[in-house]
Amino acid sequence: MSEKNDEYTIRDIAKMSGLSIASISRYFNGLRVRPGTAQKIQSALQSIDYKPNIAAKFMKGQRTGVIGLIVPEISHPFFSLITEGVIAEARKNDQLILISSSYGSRENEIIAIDQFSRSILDGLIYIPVSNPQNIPAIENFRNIPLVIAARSDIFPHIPHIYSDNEKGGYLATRYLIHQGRKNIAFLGSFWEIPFNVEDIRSITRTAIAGSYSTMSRFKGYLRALEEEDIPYDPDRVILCGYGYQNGFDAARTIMAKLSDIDGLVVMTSTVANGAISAFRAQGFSVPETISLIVFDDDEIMYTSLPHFTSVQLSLKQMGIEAVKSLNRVLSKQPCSDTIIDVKLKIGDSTVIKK
Amino acid sequence: MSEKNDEYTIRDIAKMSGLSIASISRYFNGLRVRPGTAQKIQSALQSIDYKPNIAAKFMKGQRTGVIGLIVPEISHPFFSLITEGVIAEARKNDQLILISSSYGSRENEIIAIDQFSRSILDGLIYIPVSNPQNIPAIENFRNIPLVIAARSDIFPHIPHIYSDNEKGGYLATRYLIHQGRKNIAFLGSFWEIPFNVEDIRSITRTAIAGSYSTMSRFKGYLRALEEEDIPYDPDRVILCGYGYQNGFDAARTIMAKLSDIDGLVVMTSTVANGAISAFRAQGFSVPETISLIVFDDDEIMYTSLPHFTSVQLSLKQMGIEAVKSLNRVLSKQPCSDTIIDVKLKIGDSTVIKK
DNA sequence: TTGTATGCGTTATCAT
DNA sequence: ATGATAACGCATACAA
Repeated sequence: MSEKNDEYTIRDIAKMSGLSIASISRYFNGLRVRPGTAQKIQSALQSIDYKPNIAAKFMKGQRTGVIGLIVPEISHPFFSLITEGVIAEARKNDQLILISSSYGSRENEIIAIDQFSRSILDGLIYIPVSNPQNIPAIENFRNIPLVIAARSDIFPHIPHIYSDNEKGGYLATRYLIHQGRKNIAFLGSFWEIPFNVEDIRSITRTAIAGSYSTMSRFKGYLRALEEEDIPYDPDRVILCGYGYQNGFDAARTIMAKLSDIDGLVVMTSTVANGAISAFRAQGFSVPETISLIVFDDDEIMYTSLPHFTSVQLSLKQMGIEAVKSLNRVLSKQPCSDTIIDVKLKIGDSTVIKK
Repeated sequence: MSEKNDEYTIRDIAKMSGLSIASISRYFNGLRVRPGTAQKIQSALQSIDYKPNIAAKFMKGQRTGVIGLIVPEISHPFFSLITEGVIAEARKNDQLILISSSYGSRENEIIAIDQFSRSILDGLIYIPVSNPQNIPAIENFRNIPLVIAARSDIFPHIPHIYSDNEKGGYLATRYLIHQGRKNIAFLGSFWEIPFNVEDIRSITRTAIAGSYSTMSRFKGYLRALEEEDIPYDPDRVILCGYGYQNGFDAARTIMAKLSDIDGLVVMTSTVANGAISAFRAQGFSVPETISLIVFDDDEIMYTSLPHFTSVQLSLKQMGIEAVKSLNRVLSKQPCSDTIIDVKLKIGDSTVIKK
């Protein structure tokens, strides 16, 4: 690969088999060759270890089998699970993943896109994290075939792959209500809080609402409340980040304002763990006093309670679907959005209220 | 990139500036050009967005700035944190990461190496996970410049980057002893348990011991016991996997055998969480009855207790050092092993015994 | 069906 | 110091 060149080329095979390089090339590209020719090539192949040179292929405008992936932060389980799916599906198609972390910064995203566009990608899977107005313009992506994962409504005419968050918010809230909970708080998370909010409902009416999973889940929350004739109380909604400490602080904020909370919808386990800590410190028990339900994926190994009651997200599946969509785009097939279904999974963090 | 070709080449720049492609190439490669020539090129560069074609470079045997990374499982925080460091350091040098997950299987590792060797890598960072005898032979890596991360003693004459696990095991155990704990259990973890063990000490004398972090930590555990004149009891050592359930089961096994355990050294938080669950279910409290210390990295967001007392691993730093070592290899500089220091971090899972 | 020849975007070797 | 030109490994239009 670098030191000594022991790589064989089609030229070597041509020599060995007494054929022309064109025939070898055709053979590998699945074009018709005479059976005898194929024989000769195959027997030449036996004695050597031929690997086509991906760079040379690329120079001929061929596909390379390399897919770019831009994630906000690979060390966060949410994104690393998606990545796991991406890598697994890519391998199935003998494709490789070129990865970059953006840390949610537009600047880094543009650097990554730039680095990638100098490279040999067939296409790009992009997970934006920032506030929509900070997302690089579609032009930044030049002509790279593109799909968006984990967000909706980012670019028109580009396939998006995302979870059915509205349904998740609805299922979670309805479940808590059916368990006898009436004062259900909603703890929304943003990677980067994009605006100051008095009443989160005002955001649901804006254009960018669809692109935040928290907002979609909140819509589901509202729908469930309405359906069960429970009045909406803006004080029960807190917005914070995605970390343990965020959950801890948010829970304290809630307790300071309201003492009647008996249910809580949380965006992820990290935040839930923080909230539970704060609740317990104040003598509120989970699940007895406060039933709690999170959005998460069981494949994430790090949970404190053995089993949170949760809206299961199928993150790995999301990665798989992203690759499938991209490959559809690459082969010029029509490709619309893919919505990954969510499932309610009953665990130990909810219990019927006495 | 794929659709329409709006990519500029040095040939375009040559035309625009009235120079030859050779001069443009020289300019970009930092070779001497007349100031006037540089001027012309620079002004031509202003009106267009030139990106060198990485594939063409590769065909001329140049470096591509692409580094391969083989991890066992990207969705495990241990590896995704290392990956984070790798990506961050690579970006600093304008390098890109081609990633593959092996799921700890030798077969997949070989597929990945194979895929990579068809590709345009400058070099490879390899995190093996399996039992040493299942690790692909050094020949499988062909002539790719290589470094090993997160393991030691895998291949001779290849740089390894790993944590000072022996020191970690020593610090952890000594700390527990100084807290007044005398019956300290050691809960060793393997990604894949490689052998049946009666007494783990027999392994410490084998050649492969050094390549397992659990074994190095165990050596540190032994050293601390000896130093403090506490007799070693093989019954206090349990081997298991790296999952929550593993910790849960292991804790039950310990409790069934011994009731006097007052300290526990655990390989990672996941396992610790499982163990704590099991202990609590049986009425043993952590940290009062059993003080517990884990190996982990605080950047891992998912922990149940706010702060485990822990041996801090600096996983991201390990990724950074891996890239640095590889780049040293790439530029033909001598490069030996890098041992990442560990630090004891006092948290809430240990307390002085009354 | 197969072979010959050309070009992809670079770098490197030679002249100039 | 610079320009013309030959590679690098492959796919393909064209000729045979």
